[in-house]
Amino acid sequence: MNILEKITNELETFSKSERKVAEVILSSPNTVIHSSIAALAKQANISEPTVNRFCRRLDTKGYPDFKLHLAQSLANGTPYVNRHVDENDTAEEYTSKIFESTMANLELARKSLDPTSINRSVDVLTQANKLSFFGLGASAIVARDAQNKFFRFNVPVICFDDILMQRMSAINSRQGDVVVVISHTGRTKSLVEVATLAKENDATVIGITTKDTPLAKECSIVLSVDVSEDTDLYMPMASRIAQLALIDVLATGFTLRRGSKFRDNLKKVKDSLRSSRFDRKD
Amino acid sequence: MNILEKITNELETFSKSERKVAEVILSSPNTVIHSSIAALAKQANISEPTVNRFCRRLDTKGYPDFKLHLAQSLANGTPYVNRHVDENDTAEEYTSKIFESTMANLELARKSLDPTSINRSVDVLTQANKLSFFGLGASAIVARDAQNKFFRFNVPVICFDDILMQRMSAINSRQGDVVVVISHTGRTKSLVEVATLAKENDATVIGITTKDTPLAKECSIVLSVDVSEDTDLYMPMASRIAQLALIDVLATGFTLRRGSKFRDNLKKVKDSLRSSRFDRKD
DNA sequence: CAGAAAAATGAAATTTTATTTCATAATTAT
DNA sequence: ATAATTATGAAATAAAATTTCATTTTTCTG
Repeated sequence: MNILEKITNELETFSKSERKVAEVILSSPNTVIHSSIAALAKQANISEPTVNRFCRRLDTKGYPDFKLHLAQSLANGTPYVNRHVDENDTAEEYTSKIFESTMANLELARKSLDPTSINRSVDVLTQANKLSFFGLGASAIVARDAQNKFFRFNVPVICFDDILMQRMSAINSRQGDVVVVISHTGRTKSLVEVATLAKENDATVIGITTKDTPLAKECSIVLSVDVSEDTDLYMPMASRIAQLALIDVLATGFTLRRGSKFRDNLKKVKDSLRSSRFDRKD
Repeated sequence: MNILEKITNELETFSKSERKVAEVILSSPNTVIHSSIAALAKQANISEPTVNRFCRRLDTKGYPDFKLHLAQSLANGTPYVNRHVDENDTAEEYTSKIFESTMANLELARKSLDPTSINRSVDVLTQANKLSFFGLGASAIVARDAQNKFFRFNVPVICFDDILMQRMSAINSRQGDVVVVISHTGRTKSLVEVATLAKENDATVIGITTKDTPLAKECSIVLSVDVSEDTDLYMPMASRIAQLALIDVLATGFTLRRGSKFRDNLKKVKDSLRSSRFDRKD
């Protein structure tokens, strides 16, 4: 864990002198990494051994080791943390914040994914007779993106963002078909019903959703993507991006499973677009 | 600059003994940051002063300072690097690689974005009479996502992924309208034409594309998103995710510009979905 | 609220670590 | 081949960090 956050968190548990050190460190960490223990002690008006004890309390080997941790926190501490956009942020500030929280959430999502489930999903997808991707709202976009990827594999792919079409399609599914249902909340009634219908008709249902939700319960395989959605703006942001990254993972797994000959085919699909584009000069 | 890269770059200019140190450091930097100068000297089979001179050669104050730099390089250097998927990767490996390159590319994209252009785009978007988002293929998904976000702002938003509809819509545009054209390559003929048509009809054209492309030349404002797309799989991956993050940035800029009262309205839009969902138990 | 027990703190001593000095070895240029 | 230059390491010195231990402060108990 980031040592600066750790200091902040444990501030309450420190003794009076330790708190003095903590305050000096928090107020100008960049100075501290270039100070000796003597300089820091003087700055905080306490003795050198106190600084040393402070370092050990934070589970470091001593002062030099502490400085190392601090240096690392400063190097990547600020980025990739969920920072909230503020009313008075400049364009540069909110741009950075949004990109950084997106990255932080991708990191979170990656950690929450279970490789076994991914592997099983890829198994199932490669052997499917027909693939269907269903989502609504922001997840409809993810479903479309999945269609855009998987149709290149020369497999029948269906994608609907209309609940009636989804239902009819689910009812028409059969053994060997795979239905991927995408919903961040996992609570959208009509999508949960679609999952149930598909399952009742013997399709394999993969859910891209949060674990322990009504939707998750209806799925054969759950790919749970945890993100801490910033609800300040009441719009899905991180969740759909993490879902898209997961689609990339599934598509990649698919191509790897199919082997190298198969990949030549993908190149053909891409090359087919060439005439629709302006040439590059370089 | 990252000190590990610096060592690699200057490897040629080092003396025989210095190179020995460099090799030890490069082969296991994580061990080095926890070693004393004596331990490192022994490991490299050279003397302590040589290590010290090596450190100073790299513009650090001495060995401890060098370790600090090294620690910082390790903190933000290794992760989020574009690593390529390998034929024999396990599910866990390719999942990590894809998430990490996505993150690395978001970082790249963030750096390439120009805050001034973002600011101007937000200006233009908040003052628009009508917004249109056009894209094809993977970018069509980004356009749809933008529609999904901006329609919540109670502004007329159009989105087409049909080239004829796009053309007709562009021809019908007028001063005060904003047309956002999305294309990673910036070379898709029909989209460049749409941009030209919109411009000829006095709409403000914002291009989400790569700089110095035919599309970029037709735009009033260019939001250039640089990513190093992994072409191994012949599918758009990082580019569309970076574009989506940019849509988030624009939408956020929009809400910030409109002020806090406006945000209550967004909450209402979100709340309107409540009845379509299963309740949470917690 | 006294006074004992526990915890926190710092002065000084010690140890560890890093740096400088300087003599010697290796390399390069002439 | 040999002088000049550069690189290197042993030993000495300096700096920094840690330990020890006595003293102070705080907290608990009757």
